Amino acid sequence: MSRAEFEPERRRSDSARAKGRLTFTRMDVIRAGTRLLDTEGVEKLSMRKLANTLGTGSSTLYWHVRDKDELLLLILDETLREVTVPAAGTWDVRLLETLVRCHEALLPRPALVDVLWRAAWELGPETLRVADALVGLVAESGLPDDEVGDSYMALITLLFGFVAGERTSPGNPRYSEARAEGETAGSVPPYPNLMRYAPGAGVQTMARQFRYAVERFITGIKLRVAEAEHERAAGAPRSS
Amino acid sequence: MSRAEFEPERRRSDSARAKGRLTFTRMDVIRAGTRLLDTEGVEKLSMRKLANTLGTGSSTLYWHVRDKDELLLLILDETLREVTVPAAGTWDVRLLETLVRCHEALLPRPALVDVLWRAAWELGPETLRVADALVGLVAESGLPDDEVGDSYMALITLLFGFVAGERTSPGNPRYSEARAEGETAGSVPPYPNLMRYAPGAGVQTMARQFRYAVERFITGIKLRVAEAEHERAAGAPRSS
DNA sequence: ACCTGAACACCGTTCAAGT
DNA sequence: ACCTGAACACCGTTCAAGT
Repeated sequence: MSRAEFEPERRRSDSARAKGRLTFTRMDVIRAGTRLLDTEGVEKLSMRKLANTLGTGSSTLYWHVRDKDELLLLILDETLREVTVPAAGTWDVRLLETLVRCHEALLPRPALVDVLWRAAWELGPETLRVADALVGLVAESGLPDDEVGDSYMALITLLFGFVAGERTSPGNPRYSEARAEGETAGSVPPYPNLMRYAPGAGVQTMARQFRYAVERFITGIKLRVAEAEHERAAGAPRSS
Repeated sequence: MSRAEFEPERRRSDSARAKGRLTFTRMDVIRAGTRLLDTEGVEKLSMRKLANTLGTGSSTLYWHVRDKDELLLLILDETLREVTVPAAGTWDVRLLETLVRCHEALLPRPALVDVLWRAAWELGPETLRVADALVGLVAESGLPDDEVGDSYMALITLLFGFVAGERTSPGNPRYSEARAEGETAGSVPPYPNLMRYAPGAGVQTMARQFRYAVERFITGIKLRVAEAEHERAAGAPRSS
């Protein structure tokens, strides 16, 4: 995998357009891809169908975009452009708020999570901007330096997971089925805990669950900070 | 999506085998699929290639298995069969240990996470057994009943995420690249926090990061339990 | 510089037909 | 009851050729 190209000006076809030729830009491809991703699902976003909505063959797209992965990465970067990081407030509320904004931005396009996971660190500037801000906010907690990366990883894992899992979560499909099954048949194991603690009557939105998860994790960080401070004061003295 | 069929006896071809015909069982298909998944990657596990290793055409597989999704679900269930839940100890260490065992079991086959996420609650008995145990352990924490499901979701999200992300994590590909980039070019934003808190010199294994994440979350749960108890004692309603 | 058509090498799934 | 071959309806990507 070589690097994706994120500079939008590099590939515009103004020159051709000026000459009167009908053509479209790299941004056109990105935008068309985004729209297709939003209206249909992931599985409907193929290079061929995308080319179709633009009125060309799929081979044309490969002039503007190296491959499908790069296209999705570009869509991801465009998606994260809208995420702003709050400037005021304590680190914990800013961190939570930023993550919630990321969650909101990504939720309509869960397919992007797969790319994100595959992409190691081949990310666009907007993605890196948000990532950098998140790492910074985690660092503000006062966590030992060598734990900042781990906590950041955990938080974005929660973020990605709660985006990717938007279909698994709500109380509808199987929780209730498992309960019914357990009550009726004696041959089937009952799974009492699943039955008992199934999501309550109210509608459980992913947003609520995500917020809850991040809140618990952040209090976990706070406790760890206090712990580490106590350790430093007692055991291994480090001059300040 | 109708239910997957998890009963192994239903589909064995002993009768045919008894008659001297050469044939294979549903379990053969599952095992061959597992082996193919382990030796090659996900992308190499196609129904056609799988059939090939068994010496047939792909259409044969559809007698034993409804579709590829069901096959992967069966492989998942087989994978989780090995996960045992420790019987002794406090809830927190048993919970952590169980999650670590799940992580170890799933790590060689990250592809299964995708199925898990798509499968809502159409899961096999082994998967449900482990899920039920995890929910039970979370409940033992003393968390308010209506928060058990949320905490469980958060924990399995961490589990899934740290399995799925096995490629993204280590310090190799881009962290260091981003640092180099930030140092050289003035035109490129530097991402100072990413550069500063990149995974340290030591090898960061997924296992370590996962353990760290779960530990922080569990202490978050403990703090929430104390909080909720205090609230109840004071007669106050729930906090946000 | 940008677009095109045809081709390559794949997929998952179905289905009539065989034994 | 179990297997087969052929076919359907797709994929992503490449590449020589056009303008």
